[in-house]
Amino acid sequence: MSPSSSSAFRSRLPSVTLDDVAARCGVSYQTVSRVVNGSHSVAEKTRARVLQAINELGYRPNLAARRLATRRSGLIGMVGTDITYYGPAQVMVSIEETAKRHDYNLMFAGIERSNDSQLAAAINDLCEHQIDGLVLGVQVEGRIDLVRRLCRGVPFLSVDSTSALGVPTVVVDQSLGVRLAIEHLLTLGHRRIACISGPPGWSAAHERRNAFIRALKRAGCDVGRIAEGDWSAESGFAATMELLKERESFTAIVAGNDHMALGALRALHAKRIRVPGTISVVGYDDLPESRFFEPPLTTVHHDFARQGERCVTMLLRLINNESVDQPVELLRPEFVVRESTGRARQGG
Amino acid sequence: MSPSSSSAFRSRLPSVTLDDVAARCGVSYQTVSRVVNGSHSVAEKTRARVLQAINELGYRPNLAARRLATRRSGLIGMVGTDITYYGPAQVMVSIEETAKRHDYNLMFAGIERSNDSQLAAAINDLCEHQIDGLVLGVQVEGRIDLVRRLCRGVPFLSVDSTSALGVPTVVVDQSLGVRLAIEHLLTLGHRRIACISGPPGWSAAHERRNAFIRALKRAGCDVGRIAEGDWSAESGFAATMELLKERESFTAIVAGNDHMALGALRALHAKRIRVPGTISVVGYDDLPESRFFEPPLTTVHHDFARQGERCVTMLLRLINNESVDQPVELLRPEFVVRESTGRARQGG
DNA sequence: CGCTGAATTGTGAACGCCCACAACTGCCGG
DNA sequence: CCGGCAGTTGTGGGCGTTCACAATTCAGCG
Repeated sequence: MSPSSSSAFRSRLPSVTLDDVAARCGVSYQTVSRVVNGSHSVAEKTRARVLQAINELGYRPNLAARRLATRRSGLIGMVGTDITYYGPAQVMVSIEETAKRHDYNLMFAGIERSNDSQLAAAINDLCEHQIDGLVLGVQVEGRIDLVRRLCRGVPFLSVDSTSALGVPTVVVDQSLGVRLAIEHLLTLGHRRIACISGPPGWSAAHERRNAFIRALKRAGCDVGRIAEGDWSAESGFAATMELLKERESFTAIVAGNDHMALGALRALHAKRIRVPGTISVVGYDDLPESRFFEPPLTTVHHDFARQGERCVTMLLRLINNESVDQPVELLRPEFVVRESTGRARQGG
Repeated sequence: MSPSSSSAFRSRLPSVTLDDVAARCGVSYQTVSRVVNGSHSVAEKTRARVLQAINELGYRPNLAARRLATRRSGLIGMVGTDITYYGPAQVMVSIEETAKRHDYNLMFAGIERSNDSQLAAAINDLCEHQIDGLVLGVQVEGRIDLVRRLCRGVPFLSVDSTSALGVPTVVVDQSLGVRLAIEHLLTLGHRRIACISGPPGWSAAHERRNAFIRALKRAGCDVGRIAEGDWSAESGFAATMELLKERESFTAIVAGNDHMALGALRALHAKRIRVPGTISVVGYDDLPESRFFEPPLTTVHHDFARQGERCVTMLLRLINNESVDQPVELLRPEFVVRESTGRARQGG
């Protein structure tokens, strides 16, 4: 923001405005504006003439000006963490695509840790850009009031967050996914099942873990120790090594995501433990790569793209003050059986 | 854009403006503006008073208005394809982070195929938002003129594109990466090396493939058939199956990225071919997961985050009309030896 | 004590657009 | 031939900011 740089800016060539177009074809700027905005109370002939002038001059509306005048930005904001992971990235892309299809643009703000100050900074930042709506891709439990205060009437919803907070959400039915996994393992005769959960502070991790415990209890199995990872393959590797050190044995591992499952596979291989011969492994998410792991991973398939799409649809309804029939939308995951799970060893 | 929706908008609560703040503490809006923009020609006492009013009222500058007045947006645009891949995603995140550190925001526009019309639409879209600079994360060869025309003086640069076009670029030294890989294999005694290249239309793919051919020729080896994938593990699997069908044998595979290498590993495993015992495999990119593949993958490490960072740095110089000493910045990749490569079978 | 100049503050205009409303076209029927 | 009406087009004002410049304040000094 030094004076020198700002003077450099001013030297940028002036853009073509409504007035320029208007002058060119002898109408008022308002008529041009009408053409640009597709108002149909403009004569065919005039419209054609204006359109031509627009083309010749290469007129492009200045959205900043429009935004100022209409108090709408055509912008959807999103704040998220760890967008480099496949899931979040996929959701973001899908949001961007869907938004674009509805003539909205996406503005993404990444934060490293989901603490109050970073979250506040990101939301403020986005709001200064006059976003029309906000997608929260971060942990918001306990911060809803903060968010609501910062948003000042800008509608928002959350992906990947627990419900019951009065915040509209589009979320996978984590519980169902985990249940499918556990049922599959039970059917195969597994009774002692270990878990590698995702990091605290992610509600997806939290819910999957809780669902795991519930499902096991319902089946009358003991819940053994639950190891914790951070979603990375590396942490899955470490967690598995930890689990293997414990006295009590198990015949299956349910990992919080596919990356950690990959780490688990690697750890088991390093220990010369056969998968699924000795231990079965189940992942969560179904990365495109998971089919090619060694062995191909049995996992819970989650349609991230659809999640992003539903998000935008719901957000647009909120933006337009339309009724939202289902403030919490649950997406049903599917279970994909591949080769990393098999029958439990007898009496293992 | 129906009338009903726009009326819904107008009902949104009016925001706090400079005037509101000014009224609150009995100064003119200009003084408040000065405080907000950190001008230092304002008395300490006044500044304090204004600052307090800003806090009390929760004033947030309206960037649309500022943008209109200054003709700067504080926005960097990026157009990219396939941002769900680890590399591109990583680059984008890094760009966003770096931009934020310099008080810029990122606006991303994804396109499905890098054809003229989609590219034009994306650039127009971004430009309507008055971006100050543009990062091209798509294939631009043969489209530079189009881009230049659309940008109208907005500076741009490209990631992942070949040089020699007069377009500033931040790119990995693909050639070096491939050379490192080939030299490694040559040292291990490999002479017949196959390649799975990335899809046409990606200059990274193109360059890696050319570098592969060059390196092999220089070493006096024959260049066998080169299979083609689309970056996905699945395509790597298919390509490897293809290669294995051919008569002429080989003792090593160089894949265009780690995902395809994963597919190759899987294909070899399915065919009961030992890695690296019978065939060695080298990847490219070094995903965080690659260490956990079976076997852990030898690959070329690429620092995507750094690439994004350099991009922004260079773009900011362009935006500020500062001199750019090196319009093409080459990043040096590193070679990482793990367990998917070993000595070539004698006389294999 | 009045003058000077620096420090501080205020004013008018502009940025490009949209809204509400006013004004102008024709064309019809009476 | 004129009032009226629908279809079109033009005008004034304002969105929230910044810029250039004008106006004010306040020391310090001869």
